[in-house]
Amino acid sequence: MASERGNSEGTIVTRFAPSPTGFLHIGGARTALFNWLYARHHGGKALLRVEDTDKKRSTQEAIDAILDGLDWLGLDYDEAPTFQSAQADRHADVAKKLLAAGHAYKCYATPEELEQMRTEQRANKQPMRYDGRWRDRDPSEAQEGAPFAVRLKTPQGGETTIQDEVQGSVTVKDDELDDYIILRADGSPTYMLAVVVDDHDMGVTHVIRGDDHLNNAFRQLPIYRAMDTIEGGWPDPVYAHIPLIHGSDGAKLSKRHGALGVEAYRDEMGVLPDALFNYLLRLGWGHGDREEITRAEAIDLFELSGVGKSPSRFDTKKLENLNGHYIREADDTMLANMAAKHIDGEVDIELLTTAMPVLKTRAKSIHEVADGAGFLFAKRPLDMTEKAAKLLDDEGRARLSSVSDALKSENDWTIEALEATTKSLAEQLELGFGKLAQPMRAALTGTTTSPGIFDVLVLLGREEALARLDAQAA
RNA sequence: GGCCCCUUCGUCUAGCGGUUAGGACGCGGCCCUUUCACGGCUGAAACACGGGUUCGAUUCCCGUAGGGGUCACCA
Repeated sequence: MASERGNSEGTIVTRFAPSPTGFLHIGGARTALFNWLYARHHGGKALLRVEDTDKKRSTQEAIDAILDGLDWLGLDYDEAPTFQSAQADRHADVAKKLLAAGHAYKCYATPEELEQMRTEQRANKQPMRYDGRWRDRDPSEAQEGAPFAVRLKTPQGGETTIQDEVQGSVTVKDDELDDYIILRADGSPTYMLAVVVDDHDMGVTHVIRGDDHLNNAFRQLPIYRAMDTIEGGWPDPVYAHIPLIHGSDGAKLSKRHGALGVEAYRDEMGVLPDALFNYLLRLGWGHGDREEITRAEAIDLFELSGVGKSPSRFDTKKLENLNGHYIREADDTMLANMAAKHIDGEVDIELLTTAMPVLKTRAKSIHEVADGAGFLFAKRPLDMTEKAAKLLDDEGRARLSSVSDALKSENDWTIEALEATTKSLAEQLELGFGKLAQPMRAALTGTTTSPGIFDVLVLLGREEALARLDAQAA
């Protein structure tokens, strides 16, 4: 009975299980994404469990940052998050069952003793593993009342093969694994026990996690199998170990190349959640030629078979490109509100929203949107960039006064009318249109790059535009 | 070091015995053009190496090299 995969309803259940020792970094975010997508694709349940067993290293700030990051990315969960620390009694209970059934035993070796064992193994170039010194020893040999840890009696002499959905068939010999601790001397459960018990209790059918856990699968499986023989109903989960993300130099991801919290992408890089979602999706997963993929499409297309086996490198440039794409697609009001936070001084949100269509096509981040909008709210006299100042030499300033004169008699302040007037002026002066446009741009924006010059004129409005022109005209 | 995993353009990837080895980012050129972008066209750029198996290997097998992961009373 015990070995049907899945829970009683046959639904697929995945979980993301971060340990709250820091922010939600990019690797964790992708693991969360894949778990979420798999559940959504199959109409299953996506769960969230906080692995806060290590009280010393877990912080409330980290928990908040992780929850926040997931929410920002748009990953929602079907039940309230659970906390591993709340299940300690249950974990200990399972350890006792294992002990009673002979699948685990008491180990009276002290930490010092074990440290010495490892030192010797290191010296003799032996693999560093618990040597099983209490595996077959009678507990009565221990000192009365001495502290003990509980170790799992792992199988020996054989080998275990898992059919990993990403890694394929992987086999490890039992002898490579030692009898590890499931319950510490203080009675607290270790991670290795807690994950298995929690995954079982939550009905998790698919364990999708970083491949740094691949070896752990072989250590955790014996608990499932032992419990299954004891009480039944503990089928092996399906495993999918996804490759890690590396930095741009191929080394382990560290701060510098991208091991930032997702909130850093949001706040410091001005990245849209849709862009990060799409980028993360394509990092390590592919579906033919597809690059730009919406959330709905992602749910529709996501399969574990599309996950590659090799580690991938984080590429900021590609993220930026994708971000530019999503900025262009984004709602103008939303973008205006986001960009406004990065603009100094008073911001006319309506004007900013109106300007957004011509602003967003030139930006790869929210910060660039804000930078590009700066001229709208700049106060006279405008600061000039070096290049802009160069355009405003005597010749440039003289042309500006011609432009100003011509525009002053223009009553129809629209792109079409302004363009017609300015272009005919250029013809009269026998100048290329650019000879007029660039000094205008400098005078109007203080820079050499901006939206189309007639857009700028209209956005600024007649009064302000003419004032800026005259301020530089000679 | 033991064990496990990985290896197609610089990067992300498609490929699942026979392809001019495709796409995307980035890079170069051209077009569009009032600047910068956007958009369009276009160019350079990859099967780590060595053995097999096969009529035929990027694809299957075995080595080598390189990279990564893991070996706690952390998670």
